Amino acid sequence: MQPDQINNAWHTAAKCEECAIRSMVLFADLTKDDFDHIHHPIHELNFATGETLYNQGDKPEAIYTVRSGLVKLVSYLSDGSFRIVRILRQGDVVGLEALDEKPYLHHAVILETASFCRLPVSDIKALNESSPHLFKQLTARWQRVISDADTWLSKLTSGFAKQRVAHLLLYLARDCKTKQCYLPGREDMGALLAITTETASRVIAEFKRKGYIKLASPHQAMIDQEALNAIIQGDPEDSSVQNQR
Amino acid sequence: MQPDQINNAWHTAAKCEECAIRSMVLFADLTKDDFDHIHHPIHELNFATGETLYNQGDKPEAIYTVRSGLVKLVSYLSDGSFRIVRILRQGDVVGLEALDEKPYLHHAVILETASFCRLPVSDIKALNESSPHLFKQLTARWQRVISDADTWLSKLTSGFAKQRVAHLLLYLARDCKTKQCYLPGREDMGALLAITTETASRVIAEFKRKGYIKLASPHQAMIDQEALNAIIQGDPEDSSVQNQR
DNA sequence: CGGATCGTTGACAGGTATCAATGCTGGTGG
DNA sequence: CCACCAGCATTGATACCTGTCAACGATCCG
Repeated sequence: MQPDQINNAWHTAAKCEECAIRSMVLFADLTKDDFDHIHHPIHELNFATGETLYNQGDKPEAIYTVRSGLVKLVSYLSDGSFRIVRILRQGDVVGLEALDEKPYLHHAVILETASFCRLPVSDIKALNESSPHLFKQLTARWQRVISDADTWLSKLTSGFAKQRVAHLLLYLARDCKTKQCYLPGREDMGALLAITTETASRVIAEFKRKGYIKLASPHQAMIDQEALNAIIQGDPEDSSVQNQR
Repeated sequence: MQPDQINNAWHTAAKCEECAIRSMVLFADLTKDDFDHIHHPIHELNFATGETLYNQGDKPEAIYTVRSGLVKLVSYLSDGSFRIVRILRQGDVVGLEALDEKPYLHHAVILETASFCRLPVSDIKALNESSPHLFKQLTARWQRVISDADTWLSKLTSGFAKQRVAHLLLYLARDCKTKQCYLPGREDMGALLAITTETASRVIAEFKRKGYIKLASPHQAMIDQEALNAIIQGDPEDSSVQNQR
């Protein structure tokens, strides 16, 4: 993890204004005047797979926007098991709870090499006082988190294991033209869907055998959206007897 | 459902200032000046059990704060089944997505006779422009929704049916000194926990037989927190063989 | 090459869904 | 007032999905 610090606030601002994914990020519609209010340099951070952005309970001094890569938010339960409560990607904001001065609620672990912009909480707050632009974006982020959580809850935690996996793959491939998506490890998949590692493995193995998914690389899969949708609808064709719920 | 409209903005403001649960609601730390910016009257609404506050897809013109009662947010899936994604109570905000100009994402149905304050989106926005106070409260609400959703996800959707029910009852009874809580109908319980109506019924029936819960009224139960916690930990004593996960 | 990690597969038990039938309760109309 | 109905809760029998325990294969890396 090598912070790529830019030591000049003005440069930082200029950088934000030129950001390739600016339309997606928190500062999307700030004006040049707004940027003048950012007093600290914006840090750019790069992380490799498996590294940790922050841990649950850490003091929250910044929020992060995902510029690229994939991150999972992990929550440990009292019995030692863990659940993955969210997966974040380009344009998403990580650690929003920092704005509420609450310790981070999860462990944020990198799934695919990722880069972030680090936004100190103090800057966000100051900026919000001076400019109404940020509020709109923050609202949108919060909204997205919540509606994603709802989707998650309603689709990824009910039905048969096959259906959950199908939902997950389609979720991971959403608005991805190539129909290619990140394929989580089996343990993570279990933690995402509330199923066991073995069940996750069995389902993925079956999907592979039937050609519903094809590996592009160890953690990238091409998916057959139609077939997966059929699974979700409870397609009788998939060897087992009629299943629907 | 009988709107109890107050036709004078000033009165409204005075009312908010005197609100018994003001510390819990969105307008918690507005100043008198702030209230002057509210141009529309605040409606107070009362609903009986089973009534609908709004439907999924409705045009979002207001958000609501819960003054009393209990509300469920229901999401229907393509196959006709439904999931309850959240339960809201005093001090919670319903319909936050309205701030983002998105159609309501759920059906909001009253579980226990409830009263709301109706806050037009236009007012919220105007108020936020003129005063920084509201922002802090909004942040807190969003935060709470998200962290509740996480709890939900990690606790209420994994483990055995017994454990999920135990978690749910403790969740419903949280910070309730009397150890009494709302007891959902079995179908709702199923929709909350991703189990079937029959399984929910079996579990509740067993809990009643063992004295873990006692009915105070058809939809109110006294709960034995200790016993329920033991269930969650995978207590072997509960007739079945060792279960833990 | 050997070890570690991860994915796959098998056998089996047990939890839950499913289908079906029977109590229970509150409200309605005769 | 009581019979009756509709909706909800409960319970049983059975099939099957999934968790559990265990073994084996694949891959990566030192």
